[in-house]
Amino acid sequence: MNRGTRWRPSSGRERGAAISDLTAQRLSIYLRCLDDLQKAGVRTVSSQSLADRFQLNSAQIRKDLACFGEFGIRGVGYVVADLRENLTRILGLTRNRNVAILGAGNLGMALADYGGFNREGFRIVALFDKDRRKIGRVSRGGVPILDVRRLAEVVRRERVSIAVLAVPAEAAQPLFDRAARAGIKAVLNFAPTRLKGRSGVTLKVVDLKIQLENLAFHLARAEGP
Amino acid sequence: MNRGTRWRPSSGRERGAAISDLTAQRLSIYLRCLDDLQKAGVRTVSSQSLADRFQLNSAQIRKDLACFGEFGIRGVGYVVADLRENLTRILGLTRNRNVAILGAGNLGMALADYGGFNREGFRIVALFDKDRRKIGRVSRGGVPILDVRRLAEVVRRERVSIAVLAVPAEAAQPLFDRAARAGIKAVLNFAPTRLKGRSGVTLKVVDLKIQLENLAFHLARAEGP
DNA sequence: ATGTGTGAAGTGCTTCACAGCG
DNA sequence: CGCTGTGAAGCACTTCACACAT
Repeated sequence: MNRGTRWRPSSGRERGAAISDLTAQRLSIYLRCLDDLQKAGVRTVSSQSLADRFQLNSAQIRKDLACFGEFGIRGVGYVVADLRENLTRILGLTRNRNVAILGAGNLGMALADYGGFNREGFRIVALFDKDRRKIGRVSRGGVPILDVRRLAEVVRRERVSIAVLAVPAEAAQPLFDRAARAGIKAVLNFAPTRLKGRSGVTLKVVDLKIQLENLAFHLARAEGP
Repeated sequence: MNRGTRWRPSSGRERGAAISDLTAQRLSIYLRCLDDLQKAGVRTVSSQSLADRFQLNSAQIRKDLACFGEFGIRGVGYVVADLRENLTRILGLTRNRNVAILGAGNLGMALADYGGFNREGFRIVALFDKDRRKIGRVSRGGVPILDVRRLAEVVRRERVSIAVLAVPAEAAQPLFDRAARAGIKAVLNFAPTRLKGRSGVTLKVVDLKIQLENLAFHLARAEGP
C-alpha cells in the first residue's frame, strides 16, 4: 500500500482498500488505549509500548495504522492526540449514531441502560417490542418502549442506522428483514441463531450460547478424557 | 489425521490434537442445527445440506467433524441422532456446569435471567457483588446476589467452574485474578477491557463496545468519504 | 540512535478436488 | 451413484527483519 508515490496524511481520507474485520476491531482497542494515555497526559507512544499493553505484535499495530495513512513519526512514535483524533474519524465516531434495540426482554432492557452502549457517539433512541404490556413503558434508564409496528416510522424520523436484535431465536430472522426494509444499515444480533444477511446491511453476531459452550468445550478438554 | 490405521469411532475419544477455536465454535452451530433436525424428525443429513443452512463450505464441516472421529456414512451422510450425541459429548455438555456471574449491575442481572444462559448443561449458581444494597436480594429469576468476598467459598462448595465477568472496566482485572485464585477455570469477560490472562484459565471476551464501534466503522465506509 | 513503514516469510484457516467406501 | 474423508492448493492474517526517515 502506498508504494511509489508518497501519500498525503493531510488528506485525511483513506483509499477504498478492503480493511479486514480483525483490523477494524483492533482499531477500537487502540483508540480505547489512546483515551487512557491522553488522560494520563502522555504525549507520544510507540507501537512497541502499545503492543506491550495487550498481547500484540508491534508490527501488526503499525500495519493496521498504515492502512489509513502515515500517522507516525520515525524515531519518535505516534502523537497520542493526533492518532486518537485520526482513529476517531476512521472509526466513524465523529458523527453521532442512533441505535434501536429490538426486543424489550431481559437482555434488551439491560443493553438499553448499559453504560457501554451509551458511549459518546451512540444514542439509544428506543426499545421496540410487540408485547402490549410493555409498550408505552420505559426502561429504568428512561428509554421508551415502542410498538414494533412503528419501527419504520421511527427509523426514518430519527435517522436510526443501527439495530440491536435481542429477541428469541424464532423472531430474529423476520425482525431482521423488517429492520432492513425499514432502512437499518447495521445490525448487532444477540439471538442464538444464524441469520441470512442481505447486501447493504452489515451484520455482526454476539452469540452468548456459543461462547458459553466454547468454555465448556475447553473445560472438557482440560479435564481430559 | 488418522492416516494409515483406521480409527475406531466406537472409542468415543478423540486425540489430543489442538482444535482451533473457530472449529469449536462451529461445532456449537452444528449441534444447534442437529437439535432442530431431530425435532423435525430428520434421520440423516449430509454435509452439503448442513452447509446450505448457514453460509459455510461443506468441506469445512466434514473437516471439523473429522477431527474427532469418523461419524459419517459414505454415500449417506450423518445420522442425526448419533452426530448430535457425539457433538454433545465432544462439547462437554453431558456433565453439568455451574456458573457464577460477577457483577450484579444491569448486564449481570439480565444475564442471570437470560434463557440462553440457563440452557441444559449450565446452571447459574449466583450473582456476586460488593454493593451492600444488592447483597441478599435476588434477581427477578430468583438467582441470589452474594457478597463477592464469599466467592472462593461458594466456588469450592458448589463446584463452580465458569465465571461471567459483568463489571466496569476498572474492576475487571482484580476480579479476574480473584476468580482464578478461587478455582475458576473459565471466564467470559464482558468488561470493556483487555485482561491479562493466566495459564490454566480459559478466557473469552465479548466486548459490546468494540462490536458497536465496528458497526459504526462499516457504516462510515459504506457512506463513503 | 530510535522507531516507523513495509516487502517477504511464516502460519493457520478455508476451499478445492478427488480417491474410495457404502 | 452419492457422499465422506482428506491431501493439496489457495487465501488471509501475523510476524520478521530491515531500509530509511527524523
